[in-house]
Amino acid sequence: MKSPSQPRDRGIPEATVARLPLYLRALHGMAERGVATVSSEDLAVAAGVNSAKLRKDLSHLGSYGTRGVGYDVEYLVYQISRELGLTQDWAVAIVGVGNLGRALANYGGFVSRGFRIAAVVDADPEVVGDTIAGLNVEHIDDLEAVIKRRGVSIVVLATPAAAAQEVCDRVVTAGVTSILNFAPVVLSVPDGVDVRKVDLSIELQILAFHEQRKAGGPLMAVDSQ
Amino acid sequence: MKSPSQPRDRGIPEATVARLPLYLRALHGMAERGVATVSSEDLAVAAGVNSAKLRKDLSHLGSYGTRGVGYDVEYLVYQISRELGLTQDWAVAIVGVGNLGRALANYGGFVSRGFRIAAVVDADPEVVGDTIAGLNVEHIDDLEAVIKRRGVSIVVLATPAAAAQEVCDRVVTAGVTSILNFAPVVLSVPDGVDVRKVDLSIELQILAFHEQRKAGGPLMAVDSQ
DNA sequence: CCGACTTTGTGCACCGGTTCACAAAGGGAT
DNA sequence: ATCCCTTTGTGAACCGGTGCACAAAGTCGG
Repeated sequence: MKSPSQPRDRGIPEATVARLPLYLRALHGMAERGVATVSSEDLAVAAGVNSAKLRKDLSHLGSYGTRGVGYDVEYLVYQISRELGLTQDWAVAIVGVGNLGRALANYGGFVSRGFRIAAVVDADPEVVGDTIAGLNVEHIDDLEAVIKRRGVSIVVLATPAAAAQEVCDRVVTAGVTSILNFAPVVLSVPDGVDVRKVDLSIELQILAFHEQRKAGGPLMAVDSQ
Repeated sequence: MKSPSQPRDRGIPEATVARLPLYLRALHGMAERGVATVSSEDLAVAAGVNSAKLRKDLSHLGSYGTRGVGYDVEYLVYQISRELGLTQDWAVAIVGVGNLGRALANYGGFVSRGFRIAAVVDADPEVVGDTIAGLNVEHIDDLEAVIKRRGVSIVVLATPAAAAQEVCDRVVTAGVTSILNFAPVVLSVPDGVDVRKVDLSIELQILAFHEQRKAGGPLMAVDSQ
């Protein structure tokens, strides 16, 4: 392998960032199966995307491929991991220990690489003190202290909708700038804070829309993964 | 209220469809608070979008606003519901009763409007026969029969990654064309089948990427909801 | 009935992202 | 060393979506 060119473009398109984890997952699978080298075509199929798009995505990280051969799997895993920041350890706090919060805390693949659940917090005195996924459930009153003490930098909101904005405001004030929100509300946050939303109900409604179309007219809307 | 123009454009942009549920949620809140009429500006704020975008979105359903006044809340709720297909009842099956499947089955807001959990299925003899969210857990062997008997048209996959593709193939063969996939795999499906993916691990990785950026350089990536 | 005011609906320019298609680069065989 | 084959990296056209800015349409007070 020759001297790798630096990742030059510091501004990676958002759409590319969203696909890097997909490539990473496919690459991990290949690495485990002992594959040493992969072409953009094969990796694209494994990740469910177009090969030109994959190449353009990877080109944003630098020139890590070899023409006529493809990409070195191990090396690419490392480069993508580094780019995504997975070579460091992220402390995640889950706020809200309902059914969903509990499921998230116990969900293994979630913690897999780079992420560690560092705290679980709830408001209900009934569950505070319980042990979930090996962690003691702490009281919401101590939210700021817990965040500081455990070095939490990413917060997962799994509270009821009514509580989400208030909790959000508090974690932002406590210095958190990355939030994964499962509550069905539009959070308002200051600039510089990233919020990503996962909304089951919205996904279902989008499916229903297309399902209705299929049943109704001869116009067929199609897959989109 | 004057005679409403027909929804003319049968091809609603995907980006618009993805936002309609957001508008609908905001409108429901307003209806409950007794608001009769809302301007595009106010609704846009409530839904967290730009008002011009909101107007353009709504214009795809037809001309339901009144210039100088705004939109009739109740009427708009009805129009959007109808467009999304929420005026009918959708039978949903959840396959996989791990932590996540259980959480989904019990998640109230999920079933709220238009959707009804009609079946819960798993492969583990340990949980088959249990009652979850008032439903008897059925065996995966009976998957096709259950889908047919209960009229299931949307399937939620909450199985381990290794099982997802096989279950997917079976439900597609059984006639299901709308799938919400929580398993961390790229499903391959025939044309005409809609798959939507929810992937916690990917969301976290995207957050980590931006978080790393913030910590690292002076370039700040921002919010995106 | 009129004029001032509000708010919608949309034409248009712009932008990020996708896809095609191909030149450039490298590997391997002879 | 040369030629052929494979595969990358990218220029350029294209496409869907966004946001501005404004004319058209309607309300309401006088």
